Parts: sequence; C-alpha cells; structure tokens
Amino acid sequence: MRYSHQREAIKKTIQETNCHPTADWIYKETIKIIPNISLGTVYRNLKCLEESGDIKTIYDGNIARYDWNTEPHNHLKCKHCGDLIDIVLSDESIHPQIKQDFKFDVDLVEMTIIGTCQKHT
Amino acid sequence: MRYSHQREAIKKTIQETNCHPTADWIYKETIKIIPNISLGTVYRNLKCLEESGDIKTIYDGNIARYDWNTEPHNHLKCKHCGDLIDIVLSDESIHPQIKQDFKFDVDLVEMTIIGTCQKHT
DNA sequence: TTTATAAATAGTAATAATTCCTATTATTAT
DNA sequence: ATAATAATAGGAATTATTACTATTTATAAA
Ligand SMILES: [Mn+2]
Ligand SMILES: [Mn+2]
Ligand SMILES: [Zn+2]
Ligand SMILES: [Zn+2]
Repeated sequence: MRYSHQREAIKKTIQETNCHPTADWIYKETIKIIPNISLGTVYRNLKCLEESGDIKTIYDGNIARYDWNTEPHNHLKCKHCGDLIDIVLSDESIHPQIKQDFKFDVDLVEMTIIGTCQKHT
Repeated sequence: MRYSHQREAIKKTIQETNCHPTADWIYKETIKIIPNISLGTVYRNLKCLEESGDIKTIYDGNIARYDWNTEPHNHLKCKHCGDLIDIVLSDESIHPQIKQDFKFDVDLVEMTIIGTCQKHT
C-alpha cells in the first residue's frame, strides 16, 4: 500500500475524535483539510485502514461507524442522544462456556449495552 | 390496527423459520402465498409487527433481520456461513456494575458472539 | 344488506448509505 | 528524470429502505 495524503488525513480525523464517527462525518471533516477529496476516497480508505488494523468498524443499527480504539472493548449506547461510550468488560469468561454448550468456537464478543447516559438524569 | 391478509401472511412466514430472515427473504416467501404483495407492504408491516411486539428487529452488520423470538436472548454468529443461532445468557449480573461504574442506566444488553459454528470442524 | 369511512395496499418514485467505474494524477522504484 | 502503476476525483450504479398516491378493502353504521 502506497502513501497517500488523503489516507493520512482520514486517519488523523478519526484519531482526533471520540465520537465514533460515520463515513459522512469523516468526509465533512476531512474536506476542510483536503477540499477536493471525494466520498468514494473516504470509503475506500476506511476499508484500507480497517484492513491494516488502524481502525475498527462498528455497526450502530444499520449505519457503519469507525473507531480509532482497536483494543477489545464494548459500548454503552444511550437511547436518548445516541452517544456511544467505550467500556472494557472482562467477558472472556463466556468463551469456554459457549464452546462447551454450543460447540461454537468464539473469536470475539460484540456487546452493546443500551440504556440512558448520565446526561439525562 | 385493522386486520390484513398481508400482515398475517408476513407474520406466519417469520414464525415458520429459525433463520432470522431479511425483509427481502420474507418478501420472496410471502409472495408465494400472496402473488401481488409489494415490498413496501412487507416493510410497513414489519414495522407494525415490531411495534405490536410480535417480532423483534435485529441488526446484522448493516442489514436488518427479523426474529419471531421476542424473549430476551443473544446470538452466536458464524463468520463462515453467517448463521445466527439463539442463545440465552444470564447477563443481568452486569447491570448493577455498569450503573455504578458508568452512571449508565441499563435497559438491555445486545450481545453477538462471533466465531465458528459446528458445521465447519 | 347496502353504504360510508378511513385504513391498508400495490406500484412506483425517492432517499440514503455504500460500492463501482474510469480517465487523470501522484507516488515510488529504477 | 522516467516508467510503472497505485490512488484519486467525480460521477454512475447498487442496495436497503422509506415516501407517495390512486385504488382496494375492512369494518362500522344505517
Ligand atoms: Mn469504541
Ligand atoms: Mn434470535
Ligand atoms: Zn445520552
Ligand atoms: Zn457456520
């Protein structure tokens, strides 16, 4: 994979926010730096960055969001404001139980905890 | 909400499968019974059935799937064949921990466990 | 049992997110 | 500097879903 000005800007945009942005948000931010970047380039590079392990894709309902935090973690999702908050839970304990009960070989546990965040109290 | 032949057929289609079908799959099945049903009618009634509590919508990546099983449960997702398998885990134990640690009021825990099912051994 | 009312439908157009296509541009090895 | 080709911009195409509207249908009243 060859260097590109565009890919670096996209990566930087993602790494500078905690908001788990969508492709469109990333496009609107990156276009401020590279005024003629195209949305197609954003999508293509999001895929590159995911493949190189620089970012992670998360599916929030039926929209893709992107996360600079590639460490295993889960999310709290507020049903009022839609915010996604990172949490780390020790869910490794589930793996052997499932392997035994369902003959299912676990890679990862994707957990989203839905509720109300502290902003709405 | 008024009775409709179409809605009943859609509901029956969902209740007769364990495959967590997409809207399109449901459409293709239901059209065998009601040959002139439209995809819009399928989508509209899926929303009705969700609101009335007859079915549950689950998001698998960026596509919506529908589930007749409205009891709280989670899914094993096979990364090879894409199958979704129902499981029930007692995850209630994490609710109070999260409330304390994150001041986040938990409604439900959506968990998808990704790995390899027994078909690929 | 007709008739009136409005909810639901079929068919189609529109939208939103994402991917694909291609002529042009930019990176990088020589 | 030049050549080779990976990456881009811009736009078209695709896919999933929603919106629109004239017509049909369920249902309640006469
Ligand atoms: Mn995160
Ligand atoms: Mn299920
Ligand atoms: Zn909130
Ligand atoms: Zn499988």
